[in-house]
Amino acid sequence: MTTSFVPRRPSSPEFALLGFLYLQPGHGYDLHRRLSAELGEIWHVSQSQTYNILKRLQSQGYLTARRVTQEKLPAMQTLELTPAGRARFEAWLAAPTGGSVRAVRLDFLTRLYFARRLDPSRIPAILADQIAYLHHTIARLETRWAGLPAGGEINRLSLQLRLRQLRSILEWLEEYAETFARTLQTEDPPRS
Amino acid sequence: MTTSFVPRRPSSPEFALLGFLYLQPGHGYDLHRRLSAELGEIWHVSQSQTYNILKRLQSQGYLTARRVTQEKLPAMQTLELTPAGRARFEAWLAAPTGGSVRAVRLDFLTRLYFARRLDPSRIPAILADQIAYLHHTIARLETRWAGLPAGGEINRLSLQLRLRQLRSILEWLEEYAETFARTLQTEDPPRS
DNA sequence: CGGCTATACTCACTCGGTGAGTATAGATGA
DNA sequence: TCATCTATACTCACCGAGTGAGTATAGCCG
Repeated sequence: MTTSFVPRRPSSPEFALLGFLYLQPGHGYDLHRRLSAELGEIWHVSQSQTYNILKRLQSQGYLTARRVTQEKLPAMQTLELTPAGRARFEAWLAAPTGGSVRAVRLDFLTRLYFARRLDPSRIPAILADQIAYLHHTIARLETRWAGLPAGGEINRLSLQLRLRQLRSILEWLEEYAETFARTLQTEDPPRS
Repeated sequence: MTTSFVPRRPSSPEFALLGFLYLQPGHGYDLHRRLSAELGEIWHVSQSQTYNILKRLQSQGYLTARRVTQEKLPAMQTLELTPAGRARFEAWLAAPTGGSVRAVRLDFLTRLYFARRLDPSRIPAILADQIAYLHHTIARLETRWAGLPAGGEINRLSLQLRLRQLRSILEWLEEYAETFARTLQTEDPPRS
């Protein structure tokens, strides 16, 4: 199960970009295209924002740039992960995602995407981790719910709504894990 | 029903702050306390961020500050809405919130809070608007789902998950609207 | 030959958000 | 009695998120 409850990290498309570079070096324009095509329903990132993130990752030492002049097309910077960058991505892929609705829809699905491409055998563990993490979050919120001061109806409503959303996402995950396990026996990855 | 589908605004605690000032003028420290106590489960805003927002609202002409020196306590800036500020808040309160999960949990609940305090008779209309908006969003996403290119499993999963979340929130809203309507007949606002 | 799209990237800006710092008064407690 | 903790009230410097417009060139299409 490997359920180590790690501190929550901020969710951002930066790991998706690291992941695409992990799969294959490329330049900014290209990465933006890959990100939009493959994970466009998850991350809505503008071109300039992609460049912003890449520049930051570079200044933090996770990737190196090499200027390449082309004959007919504008010059470009091909980007490549440094060892620190590879390590960062691998650590992210191995760690369970946070327990929020947002984290599941964004980070978790992104992890699923890269796990599929890199090492599908890890998927059951990733699913199990995520399910465990969600149970944990739900339990925490239930405790908080019980401790809410009387009055403050809106705070109660908010927590109630969040719990409901989390339970619904948990159901979905459990269904998905089941179909996935079933299709493993019959040899194919699951459909949609 | 008054269903005019207005462009989505960014969701931010700024309207909650405008709202508290609408109810009663106050200074930054006080507003931060009110916000945390009343809507703390919705907006997690640090003290300095509260001041940031207030400063911006001031520079945009939505509120005015007046320095007040106190005998024993530090000087403070009492803040008051300008007519533009009052108008901005009223427009926000009247407009339907966006159709995303996040928008409902944050903006919509905030609107509900202020509607309760200012004019509970508007609540049924607000609920109806929100429900209509959600139906609209769900229909839009279903169309998009149908048009997704083959392959790109993760994009399909993401949309599927989002739809599921929206349907769950819609159910909740409909339940809430119903209990609310029923308790209106028996004279009390609904509980939790 | 005039405009459109694709390639590849830059710049300037606003907004969101944090953490630490400043200054003072009164309460708490060993 | 002296230290330290909590409450009041705010400021500052910084980083990251995100946008919109701009730059420059090549090739295609009618």
